[in-house]
Amino acid sequence: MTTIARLAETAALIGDPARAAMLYALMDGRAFTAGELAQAAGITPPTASGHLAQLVTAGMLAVEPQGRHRYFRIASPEIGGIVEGLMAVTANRVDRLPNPGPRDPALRKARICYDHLAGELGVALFGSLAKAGHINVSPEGAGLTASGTRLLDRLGIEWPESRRLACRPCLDWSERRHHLAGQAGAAICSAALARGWVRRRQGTRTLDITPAGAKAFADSFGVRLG
Amino acid sequence: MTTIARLAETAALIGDPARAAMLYALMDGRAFTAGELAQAAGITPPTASGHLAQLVTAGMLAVEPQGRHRYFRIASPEIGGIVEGLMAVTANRVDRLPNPGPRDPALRKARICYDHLAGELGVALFGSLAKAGHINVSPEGAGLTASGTRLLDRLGIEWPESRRLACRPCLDWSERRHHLAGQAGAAICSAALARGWVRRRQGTRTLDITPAGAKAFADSFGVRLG
DNA sequence: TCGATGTTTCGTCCGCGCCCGAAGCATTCG
DNA sequence: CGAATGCTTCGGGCGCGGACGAAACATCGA
Repeated sequence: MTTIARLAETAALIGDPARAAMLYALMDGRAFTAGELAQAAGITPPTASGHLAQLVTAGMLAVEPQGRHRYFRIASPEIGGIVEGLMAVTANRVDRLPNPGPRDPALRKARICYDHLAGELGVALFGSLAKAGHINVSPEGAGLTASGTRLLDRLGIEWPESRRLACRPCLDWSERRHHLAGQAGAAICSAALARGWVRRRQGTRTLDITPAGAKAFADSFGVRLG
Repeated sequence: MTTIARLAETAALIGDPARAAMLYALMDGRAFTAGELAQAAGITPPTASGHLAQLVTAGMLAVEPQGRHRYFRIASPEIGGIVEGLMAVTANRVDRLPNPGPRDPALRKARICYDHLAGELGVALFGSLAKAGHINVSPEGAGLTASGTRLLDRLGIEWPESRRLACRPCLDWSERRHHLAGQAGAAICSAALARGWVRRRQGTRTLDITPAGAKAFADSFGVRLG
């Protein structure tokens, strides 16, 4: 198969409304059952099953059977990045809406992007870390600097030992600037959730920053949101 | 229109084989006429015309009438990045082919990605510049460091004065690592072409590195290719 | 002004693929 | 073991959209 045909195939896979809805639902990194995804896409289970099989075959989704359920999740951060990138490009089109990205202000403020923080919070966090020299984005996959490692150690935030791609820039859908992805980004995100710095709104990607979280982000990372 | 519908619409636009072929043909940043693109996609001019109209309406292509021809080009580097990213994700799928990306070794070695250098050459260039401290990828759009500016000045390579996004990382399709995009990347690319460091193969994205180019890249940028 | 060339519009056809309902497996629980 | 739940496979219907040819429109050259 030629490169072009494969390119088209991949794009077409995302290009179906039902499949796009499922991918969108999975963009917060959680896993959902086939039935839940069918409901999210507004289609019947048989139809959803077919779509999901296609996405799994293409390597875009990973599946994890659990009892009589099958849990689907986005297969890799790269896939998540592509979907986020497509949304950014889409939002950029000025067909009708004046301002790009999601209209929900809370969603713009803070949300989960696959497995890390996005929105104003994510972008500000990335900026603060870089400005303070805690991360050092080099071409072949960024990494924490020594001071960044110390900072996370001091905060008791741990992440897998693999040095590669500890940080990864990810184009933010609404802000159209980069935010912090990669393993460090995921670690900070899960820590923020575990410690009650942010709270996930029931069944959405939206995050609410708690008062404790605002203080923690300001004190520990120097992040200050309007 | 909902976010999901727009996401699907954008992806579906790339997801048609004929349109994907046209976008692929335009990925080297040059502009082509409607007829040329029709031929590239293997369809008749009327059909191509319809596809091109869709892409222009969606803001993915820009059109420039010139006499009785209409020249089409990719509307923005972001669009090019998405297409390149989709190819990277596509190549990542291990459905049949063992190694990702293009099979043509010359295409892997050096090629044009929208308006900048890609392939082994592009990745190596990015790495050398970063290692030498000539570029400093910070979150909100990378930039040349002072030494990077001096380097380009010394080489007589000029680029538009806009500081923002002078450099931009772009995921390399075949290497799966970043290469140098943005205005500095474009400037270096055009200088490399103008000075005969690389030569474009007739009608393709493939670049051949000339002996003079190999020397120039090694001496000026510290780039050394196997 | 008139033909040649490039592009678009129109009308039509046709096939791919999405969708659903019904039935068939698989798994869990009473 | 049988009933309930979740998912998948199968078969058939249907609509969207891509394909082309013919013709209209635009631009250039003679």
